[in-house]
Amino acid sequence: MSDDRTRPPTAPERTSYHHGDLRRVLLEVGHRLLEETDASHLSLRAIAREAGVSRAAPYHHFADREGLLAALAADGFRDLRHAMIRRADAAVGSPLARMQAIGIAYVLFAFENPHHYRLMFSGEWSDRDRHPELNREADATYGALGSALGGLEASGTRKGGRQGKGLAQALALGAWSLVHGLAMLLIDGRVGEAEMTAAEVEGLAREVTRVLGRGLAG
Amino acid sequence: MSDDRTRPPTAPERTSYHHGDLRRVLLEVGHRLLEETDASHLSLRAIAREAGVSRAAPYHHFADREGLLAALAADGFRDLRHAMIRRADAAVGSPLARMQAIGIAYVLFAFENPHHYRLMFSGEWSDRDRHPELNREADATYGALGSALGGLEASGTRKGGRQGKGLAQALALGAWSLVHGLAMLLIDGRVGEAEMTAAEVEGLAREVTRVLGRGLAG
DNA sequence: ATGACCATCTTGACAGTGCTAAGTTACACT
DNA sequence: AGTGTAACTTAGCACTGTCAAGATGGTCAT
Repeated sequence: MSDDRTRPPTAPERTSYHHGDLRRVLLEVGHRLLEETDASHLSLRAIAREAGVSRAAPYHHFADREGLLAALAADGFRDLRHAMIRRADAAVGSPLARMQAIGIAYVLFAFENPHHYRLMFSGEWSDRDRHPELNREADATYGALGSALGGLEASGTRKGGRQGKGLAQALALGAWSLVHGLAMLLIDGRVGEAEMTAAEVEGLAREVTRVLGRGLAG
Repeated sequence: MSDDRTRPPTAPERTSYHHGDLRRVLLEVGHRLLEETDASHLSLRAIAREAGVSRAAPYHHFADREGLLAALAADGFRDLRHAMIRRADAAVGSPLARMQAIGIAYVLFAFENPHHYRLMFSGEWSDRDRHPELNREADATYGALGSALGGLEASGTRKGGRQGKGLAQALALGAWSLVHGLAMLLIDGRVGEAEMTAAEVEGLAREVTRVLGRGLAG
């Protein structure tokens, strides 16, 4: 089949020549396809097909394939940040509990959106400066993670916290590395049983972040 | 240029019809190309071209493109394991220092072979059972990491280590997650300055793993 | 030594991909 | 009403992974 315009049953009939909202639809389709396959198998043509437009249409909204992937990744960072904030606000108790809640949200997000998460951290952008929105969203998300730990540091949770800024930075970086690494290992299937429930993942994340809590509070 | 057989200057002249050692050469070429580009831009045809054989030749040694990538990843796990063991054996002092040395080797390997490292953890294998060698090498590498921490646990380093097996597992997983996450963030450029030397990376890894040491020894 | 076998390598071909060039449509503004 | 332009279209190029079918030449039984 060499005709790209064979409309799949999922694509709605289009009434006008101009689509009107194609950019958003392309991202939605991409997001949906990422639930089933990984980013490397995500083709512009398949997305266009699914959206019911021609194969060249996406180029009027994204510079190239990488541009669309970067936009998807940026959306992912936004969603991740919101999930983190939501869980952090719901957490009661010490700043450390809040920090742990953020870590759990992080790991859960990766568990529930593995392909999307991997795309966000694929790091395979030809040039970072080409995707300012992605950088903005990523930085904002890291900022949320960091400021949570900063608050932890500012509070009196750490005993004898007079080691200076270097250690504080190392702790923040360690915390981030921990949850990121756990998330990666988890979605690679290197950890836990083959089929895990979200509750099991949450328990695992809780256990592992407790180790970090020992390091911080010790 | 639609001719796949245009031999690049790097490919040696072949005297006999049969290559004799093509599988190894294909892997070497793949390894070399991975130093410059990421795995998503690694094509079977380019590798074949570089090796001086036709485009279909690789299919006599690998089931498909994924098979070759899996073999490259397996080699990577072997190299990583050896690097870990080398540094661990060179480390003197407490088991904790040995553990830290392994973590540093892990991070340094990722820093020096970012594309290869990402391929190893890309997790984008259509079916895990299709690549038994990759699984073997990966498991052996994780085993080396885990047993190092196991030795740490067995020694008297931890004070009051009577919390049971669950905690020990959480600690091992935490240690692994920490170095893996740090490695990933590092090669994504999310950490440190744009251009870092190996010595700077080693210092960073040393600092961050010290946080873990606190958690373990605390 | 001869012949058969077969792993290895070859060319040819097909469908899929990203992307560009050059047309077409229709909205929006003067 | 007329014109400009953003959003869409088809046509086509170079590249990719993969298979089928033929060419080669080493190996091993006779």
